[in-house]
Amino acid sequence: MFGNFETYIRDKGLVTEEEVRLMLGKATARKFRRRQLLLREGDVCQHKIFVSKGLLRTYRLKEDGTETIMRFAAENSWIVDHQSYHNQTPTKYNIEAIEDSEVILWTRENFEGLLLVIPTLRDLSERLRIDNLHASQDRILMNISATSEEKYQEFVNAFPEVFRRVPLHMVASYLGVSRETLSRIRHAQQRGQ
Amino acid sequence: MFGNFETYIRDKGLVTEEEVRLMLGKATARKFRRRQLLLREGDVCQHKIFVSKGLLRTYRLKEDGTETIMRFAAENSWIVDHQSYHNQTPTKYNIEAIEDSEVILWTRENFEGLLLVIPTLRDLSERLRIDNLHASQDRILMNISATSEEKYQEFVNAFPEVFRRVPLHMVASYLGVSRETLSRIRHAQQRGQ
DNA sequence: CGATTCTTTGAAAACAGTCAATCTGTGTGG
DNA sequence: CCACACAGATTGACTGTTTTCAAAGAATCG
Repeated sequence: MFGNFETYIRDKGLVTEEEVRLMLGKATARKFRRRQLLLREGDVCQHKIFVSKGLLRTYRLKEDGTETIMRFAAENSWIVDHQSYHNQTPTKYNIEAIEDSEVILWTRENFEGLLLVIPTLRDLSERLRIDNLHASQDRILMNISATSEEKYQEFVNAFPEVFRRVPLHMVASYLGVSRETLSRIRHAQQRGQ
Repeated sequence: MFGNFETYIRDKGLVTEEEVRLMLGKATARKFRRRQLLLREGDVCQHKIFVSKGLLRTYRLKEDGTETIMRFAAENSWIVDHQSYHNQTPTKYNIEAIEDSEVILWTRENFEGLLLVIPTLRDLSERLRIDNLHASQDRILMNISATSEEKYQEFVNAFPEVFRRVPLHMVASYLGVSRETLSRIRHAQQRGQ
């Protein structure tokens, strides 16, 4: 269960074996089935989550019942509602397994503790946050300045792997376009236009 | 020139007087006139900028000559192209003064140096980045799930001050809507609909 | 296999963008 | 003080894109 995470952390962070053991000592491994929720709207996000296998999504349910997908997270990535996690406020999102998945989680106290004793983990966290910020900026730019075709193409290029594994209507929801429109766009693209 | 910054940093960071002096020792104050550029597309973002007076914007010029505004920054906020600043790569944005403005800037080396010797400054930076990330997430959610009316209303509520000081067509550009459409939306709103 | 989920298609309606013209307010120079 | 230029905002007519609704077809899961 912890194997993927060990590979990941040895690769990304310059952590010692001792530090890896420390991290694993505070970690919990869990499995989730397709459709199962890891976080439910209204709850407080209590854990930092590492996806070691499978695919998750963060989405928001609007009043009218439609879903808006904020994020996909495949293996070797982290997923957390930063807003709820940092401020310990109720989340407005749901986190759900798209595929049967395996994750490793740390409670906030445990993770904060680790950050204090493992400086390179703090550095890694900071780096991830910066990457996340950059990606968010790019996504905003895309959202406000690109056509639907461009958004679609950009998504396929940026996340080919996720694209393969996710139903088209979820891509539509992530891009902020109706599923019918995305279906038509894809149709047009296929016949080279 | 440094007065606003001193008030700001005493308020936000738990820094000592000695540390404030340290920061100011590495800082440069500059004035910019309306329309003047602080950063030009293709340059590398060399400075961390604090706005002590006035109003700036970060925007991108598309191939077809139209502008897309990524961000406004009024007094007591920071502005920097994170992507260019962190990776020292050419920026795709321009930063321009919307009003005559006064800023304080630090070169990257100087600022990084300060982060190392003033732990609370590092904490503040981290906090600002987190806030920025939260705001970006909210903006993405807005972009992909709200109607144009809602986006407009949300902007007015979130940034009433900036809204007052900025021409409407810039708000349109920030929201990703044509200026004509925004003009019509505003018209409809005024007569309570 | 049957049920569910996902995708596609068509037609109509709502929405947003473009283009061109006009209107408004501000500031400058004569 | 006036005329003019300029930036910004608005409006109308038109075009193009996207959504919505409804239905049907394809794929997948248990």
